[in-house]
Amino acid sequence: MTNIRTRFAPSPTGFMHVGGIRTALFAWLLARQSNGRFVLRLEDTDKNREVEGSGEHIIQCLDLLGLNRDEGVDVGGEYSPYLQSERLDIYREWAQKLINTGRAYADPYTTQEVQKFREQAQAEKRPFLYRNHRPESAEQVTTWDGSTPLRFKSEPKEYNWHDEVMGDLHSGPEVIDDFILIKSDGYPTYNFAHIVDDYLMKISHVIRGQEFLSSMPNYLNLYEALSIEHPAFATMPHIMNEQGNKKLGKRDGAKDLLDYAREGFLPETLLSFIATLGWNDGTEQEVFTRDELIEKFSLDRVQHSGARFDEKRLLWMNGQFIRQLSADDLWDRVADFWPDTANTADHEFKQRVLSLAQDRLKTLCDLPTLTSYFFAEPEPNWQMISDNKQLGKLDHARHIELLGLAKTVLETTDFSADALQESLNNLLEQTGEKPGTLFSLIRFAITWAPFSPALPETMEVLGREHTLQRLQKAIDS
RNA sequence: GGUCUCAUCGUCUAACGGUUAGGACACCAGGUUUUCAUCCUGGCAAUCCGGGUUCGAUUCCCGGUGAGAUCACCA
Repeated sequence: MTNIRTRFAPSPTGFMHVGGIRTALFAWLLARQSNGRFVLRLEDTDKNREVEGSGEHIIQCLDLLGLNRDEGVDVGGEYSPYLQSERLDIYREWAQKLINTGRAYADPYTTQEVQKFREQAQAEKRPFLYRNHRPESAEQVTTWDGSTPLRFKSEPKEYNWHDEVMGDLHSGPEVIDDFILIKSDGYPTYNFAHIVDDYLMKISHVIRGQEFLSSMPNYLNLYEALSIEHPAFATMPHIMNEQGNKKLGKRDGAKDLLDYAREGFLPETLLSFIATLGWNDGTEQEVFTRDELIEKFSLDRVQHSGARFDEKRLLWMNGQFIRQLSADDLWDRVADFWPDTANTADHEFKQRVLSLAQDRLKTLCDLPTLTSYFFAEPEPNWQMISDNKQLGKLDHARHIELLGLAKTVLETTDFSADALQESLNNLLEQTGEKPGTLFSLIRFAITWAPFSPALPETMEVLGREHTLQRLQKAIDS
């Protein structure tokens, strides 16, 4: 296929979550892998639900993942404007075409009257179809003064169509209805505006969520009425909530994508995770870089069924990416995640601490709890030692004795990891204690943390002065 | 209720009629002379049910069941 043009067309009605961004990602991948164009259009036709700042928020989310636009509200382009509220004249013009051909008419009912029809249908357990109440005035070409909604005059029929993800689809005429094209406030509905815009903007592939599947026959009917070709369609399965019983939505714990970044997830993690939620390349590869995704993505390998969002897997994947980072890269990424107590710490010292923490980070947010004792004096807590299985068997006097011996040995040891290891091994023989006992004791005495990196490395980074001070403090306490 | 879509380990998924149904997350056990983590090894665990078609069905067809979506002057 030539001239691939995809678009992401969100409405600025709140924050972005993984469901929305996945649609954007797949559209972007399709454009990038075929040297096509990726367009950002903002569908701000519902002025009641519009949330201030969400347009900027959407752009921030796209930027976070590196989904750059070739055209769109923020970068302009050949088919400007890309903000629907600035295209009202265009929708009017296209609506007039439908009026002229007798395929649109003014809705004479009040909201209350339509609501009554709807309730009646509901009570009879029948689907609501406006066209069952289509007014007589709709039978001829009419005029419309814009004060009432403008409705599409549908011609219900059967449709067979192809979906790039779902395959061949079919529907009967019973779902096609006279939907609203332009609301009484003058703004078009999504159902109308997106069809006009996709056509004018020469969009080749429309990628969207499964919730639009049931509207497809209406759209096909409208394409026919407008005598325009439709683009290729690709329907994405839903992302389900954690319980797996509902489409992921803002009300069911769907999180702002930017929150994941704030919580210390790397953009490349989010990219790989979101892409593999409902897509895989058919091999056993589990983690993908951005370039690999561009190379390998294909719509025909997108899953048909909904997938749950599994945060455990996200954590695992983040760890994978963190461990692959170079020391310098990691250093840049954690800039905002250090504990406050590290503010005044030496640059090189922090780098050494960071290299010890790298294997242990699941998210960047773990940094403070993992490293706090390097930057602030920990308070001795002998409870930790008495609770320890091995150490609890020894009495306090022995604890103090062992720490004293350790301090004596370490005073004459060179503070490199290797030398420290050797001294500690010697101490092991000298005292006759097991490593699990002696090393744990010393580890507690200098970190007072439930876990830490290996003892020699920890002491090396902490340095002679601090290590010995902490041993003395432990003995005195 | 109508319509549409979907259905493999707890979770994400592989297997374009023939495999001991594979991998990953999670979990459990062991190893890397302390802990936590990393890393390595091993273990547990699945084709929704019933019919067909076929020499042979996870795979194709039909019917159930279950789940989701939709039936707005929202997108």
